Amino acid sequence: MDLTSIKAALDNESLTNTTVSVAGWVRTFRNDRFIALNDGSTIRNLQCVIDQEQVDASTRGRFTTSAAVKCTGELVASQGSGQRVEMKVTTVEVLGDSDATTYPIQPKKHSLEFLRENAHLRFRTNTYSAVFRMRHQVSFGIHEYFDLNGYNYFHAPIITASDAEGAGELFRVTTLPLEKPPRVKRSLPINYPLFNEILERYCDTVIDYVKAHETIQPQLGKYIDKHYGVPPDMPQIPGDTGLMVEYQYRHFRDLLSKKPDDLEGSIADWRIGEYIERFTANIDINLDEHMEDFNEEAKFFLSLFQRLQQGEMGASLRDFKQGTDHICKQIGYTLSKSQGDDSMRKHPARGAPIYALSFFNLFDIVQHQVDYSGDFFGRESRLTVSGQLQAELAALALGKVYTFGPTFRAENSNTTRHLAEFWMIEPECAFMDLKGDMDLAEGLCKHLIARVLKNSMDDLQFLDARLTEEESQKPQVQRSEMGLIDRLKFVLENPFERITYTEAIEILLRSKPYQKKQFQFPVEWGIDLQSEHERYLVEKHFKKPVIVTGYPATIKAFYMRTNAPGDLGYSEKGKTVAAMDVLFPGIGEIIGGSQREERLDVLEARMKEMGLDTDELWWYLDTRKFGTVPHAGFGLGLERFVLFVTGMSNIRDVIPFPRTPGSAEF
RNA sequence: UCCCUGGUAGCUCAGCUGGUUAGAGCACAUGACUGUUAAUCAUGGGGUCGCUGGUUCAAGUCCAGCCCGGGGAGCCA
Repeated sequence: MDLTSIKAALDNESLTNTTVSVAGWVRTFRNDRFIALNDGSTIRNLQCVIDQEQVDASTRGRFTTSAAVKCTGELVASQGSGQRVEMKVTTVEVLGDSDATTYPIQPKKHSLEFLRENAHLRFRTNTYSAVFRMRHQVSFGIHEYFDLNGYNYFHAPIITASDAEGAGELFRVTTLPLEKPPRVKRSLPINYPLFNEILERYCDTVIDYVKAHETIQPQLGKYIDKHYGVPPDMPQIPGDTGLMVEYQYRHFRDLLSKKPDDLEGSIADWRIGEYIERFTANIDINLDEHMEDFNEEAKFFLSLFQRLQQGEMGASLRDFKQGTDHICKQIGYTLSKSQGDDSMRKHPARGAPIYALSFFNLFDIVQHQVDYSGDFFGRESRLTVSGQLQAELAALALGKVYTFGPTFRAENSNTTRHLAEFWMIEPECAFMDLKGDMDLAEGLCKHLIARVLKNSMDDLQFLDARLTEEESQKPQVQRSEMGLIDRLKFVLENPFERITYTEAIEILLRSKPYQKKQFQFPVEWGIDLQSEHERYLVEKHFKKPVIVTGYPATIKAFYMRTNAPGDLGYSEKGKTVAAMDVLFPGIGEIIGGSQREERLDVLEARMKEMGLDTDELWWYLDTRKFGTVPHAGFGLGLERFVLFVTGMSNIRDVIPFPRTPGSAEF
């Protein structure tokens, strides 16, 4: 088919008064005469005018929304006012029908939520076609920028075996059978006294918990089968640990066979839990009376899990560490919520039995450790969360490299700016310090903005209008002062604000919301900046992108360079590292980077301090042994940047098929 | 994972403190129309009120659990 794109048909004046063919999808068919045709080459439609005498009624009836149509005819100056040229159609052919009664996208405004559920068809809407054309412009612009600056495109592996990168939860990659994975044979070094302590103190409580639960929750049986039921092929575990699993299992089984009448009395031993409120209706229990008891128990368990985290367990398993870490967070959260803090609703306290169950769960992880030696790679492997460490290796030879590829995080995060699968750009440059890193980051952002302003003006104008309309629905206070295009121009033309973490804290301490106690989280040197703090700095105080450097070492990753007096971001208030975060209005952290620690002794000391295994990253440390040099880099989330340039607000709307917890349709 | 909020026609939403046959706009179907711009006008069809259980003479409406969506928080890019 010799086709002309609609973009060319509309823009290329030399085509006017010539005969061409176009093909696309019908947007609307008006007055039995006008087809608004779109082929995706531009957001604008070509108006194709049908001569009713030449096209019979049955064919005209097939020009339904989203039908694929090919039109041939002369491009002529339009009689109507909405467009410069239109096509006087001589022949028209329906390439693919679209049944209007079942086609979900209607010629009207749809909610983004609805279109997200129809992600396979949403590209046919103005908004999404504009977004994805711009996504292309941004992607291509990234390669363009780095190429112009002498960077080599570097492909970091997607499958990694290293588990010390420290950036979030990872997806496993395995060919082992999930139903029955091989288990490690040798028994692990386990701190039995600690287990016994818990067993003696809490097993009865757990059992009571299960009993009481059973009376009101018939599904509990299923739950126990799923989480605590011992599979028939359970290996024999030697010694007292085997007995313990057996003991736990039998008790749960016993309880399930008992009738509710037998449970009388045990309920009196109950501690406060999230289910207690349900019981207060039937049984005379006052929540407040037990709050003190509960807090004591939660504190006990917190200390217990903290001990386990510090290795008293004797086992150094990643899953185990994550498990205890998670529970520590939960208990800490519950404690802080249940005590004071009037601004928040009281969190329904979880009872100690819940934590005891959690403990048993952790125990289960240790007992059933999987043997990965027979797995595909002969070791535990996962999907990458960052190509940075590998990029560093390349940068320390090629000088300048950047990665641009998919990244995976198994975090259960459900927000408008997180995805489980996203695209990240990670440049890494030898002989570059933090200042150079900031210049590179700012230069990249500006290059990309300049590019979309140059190449995507049609789409930007549409998205600008869309955003303005959306904003007009919001209350006045929440509206942004600038339209999309103005905002992009503003960011392009003004330097980013550069401040240190210490300065940021000082600004926050002097700020109105802090003094009026409007911040939910405390502000003091050493804390991590919360969303509300970042938003204040970017959206209220500076009103432009801000780069914050020199964060406290305690809240940043091991590979970041420790600051000494005289370094940018050094503070007398505590140890800081050469980190930098670029914060954008409406999005928050769009770039996170740092100058890397190039001094072997400092790096090793810091890894040990953070409990990381230096043996596992031997290859990384080797670069510090052989010709180490200062270097720096950062990570840019592609989707977050696309969010910014398109003015969209949910990250799920700027990636074709979003992968998020509980959702991988299409 | 936590907090808040929602789930009623294909879509967007109304349905007050439980009470007759559950509504509107758009979409869709049929008809009209030689210039429309999300065309317009007339007529018509369309609903297990997210699921399960409970309270009640009576549940879209009240209660509990579960599922799904949206916003915010944490984790981060």
